[in-house]
Amino acid sequence: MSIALRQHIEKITPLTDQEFDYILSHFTSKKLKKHQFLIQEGDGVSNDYFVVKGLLKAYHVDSEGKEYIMQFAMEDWWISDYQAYFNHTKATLNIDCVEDVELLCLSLHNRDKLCADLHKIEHFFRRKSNMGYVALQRRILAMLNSNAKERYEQLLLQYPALFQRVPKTLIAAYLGVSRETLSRFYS
Amino acid sequence: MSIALRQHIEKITPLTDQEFDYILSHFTSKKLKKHQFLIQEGDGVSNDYFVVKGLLKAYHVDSEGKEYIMQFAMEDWWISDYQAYFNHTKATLNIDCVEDVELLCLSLHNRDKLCADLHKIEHFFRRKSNMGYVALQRRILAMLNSNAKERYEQLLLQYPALFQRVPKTLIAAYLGVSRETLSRFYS
DNA sequence: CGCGCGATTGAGTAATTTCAAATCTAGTGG
DNA sequence: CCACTAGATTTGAAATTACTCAATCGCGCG
Repeated sequence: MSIALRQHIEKITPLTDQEFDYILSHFTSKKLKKHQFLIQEGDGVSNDYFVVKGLLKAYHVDSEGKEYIMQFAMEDWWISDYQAYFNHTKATLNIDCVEDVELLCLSLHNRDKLCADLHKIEHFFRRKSNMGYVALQRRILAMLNSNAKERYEQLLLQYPALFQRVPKTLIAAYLGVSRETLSRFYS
Repeated sequence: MSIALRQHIEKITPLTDQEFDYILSHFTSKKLKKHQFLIQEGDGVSNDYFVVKGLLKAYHVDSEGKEYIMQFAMEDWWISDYQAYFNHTKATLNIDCVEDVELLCLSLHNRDKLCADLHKIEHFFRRKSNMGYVALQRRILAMLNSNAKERYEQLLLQYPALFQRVPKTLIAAYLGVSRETLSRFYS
């Protein structure tokens, strides 16, 4: 199962067997069933999570109980409440499982240790973070200058697999429209 | 002027004089007047820019000529078209000067060289990128679950200085509402 | 078969945009 | 110091868009 992690890292930087073993020793693993929570609002967040298998959503619920989805994560994605994780504060997001999941968990302490010990890994995380930053900028731009229908179509193009795995209600909560409005778009 | 950069980096990691001199030698400097372009859509983007003095905006203009502001940058902020910068593609954003500016410019090549040579600097950029990622997530969440009035008030709280320096039209273009709607909010 | 979840549809309401016009303000030159 | 102008802001009214609430439909699964 951890071969997925190795392949993932090696998309950015090659690793020796020893290096990968050393890296992997800093992770723990975790399995959860559909509908179980990984993180709930108010929790401390000690880990970043690499998704080996399954699908999760990170979301905020407002005072009226409406859900707003910050991110989905499926195989080869990372997910956490990064604000809480990096700043040692309480979670403002909930993360739960849309499907059964298998995760590899990396504590902030182990992440920093790995980065200090292995320049390659600090490089890897820097690049990942840069890529993530660019992706979020694209999402912001889409929210600013495209209406929900166009954003729906962009998302469909970019992550067709997602639409096979999550109900449209969640897509709507990700795009920031009501499910009724979304439903009217593709008719 | 470059003392600003040193102080900026040392918020994350301390530097010796030699280290800082070495770092600084990888930057070039640039001055621009109000209304001048730093980057125009379609340009290649060879640099990331650290703002020593002044204020800029990065924005996209759509087919109808409407502006959507991706980010502002004032003293101690970085600005570029990161998608183009990191991926060696053409700019999709325009960046121009809201005030006269002084910049320190870092090419991707020099950034990578610095990161390879000085673990501290790779650490610095990793941390900066993480912080930037979290900030963008917060902005996305605000766009999803707050209306424009609330976002206006959050922005006012977070960056009061910005409101002294940019017209409300630009604030509106950042928040994603028309200037008329924004105007009606604080009355 | 019937339950439950997700998706759809309709109608009324609320929020925002658009277009147009009026007003305000800071900077410029006389 | 004043008049003028360009840019910025405000206001009004109509049109558009999206939301909410309610009801209905469709389908897979026990």
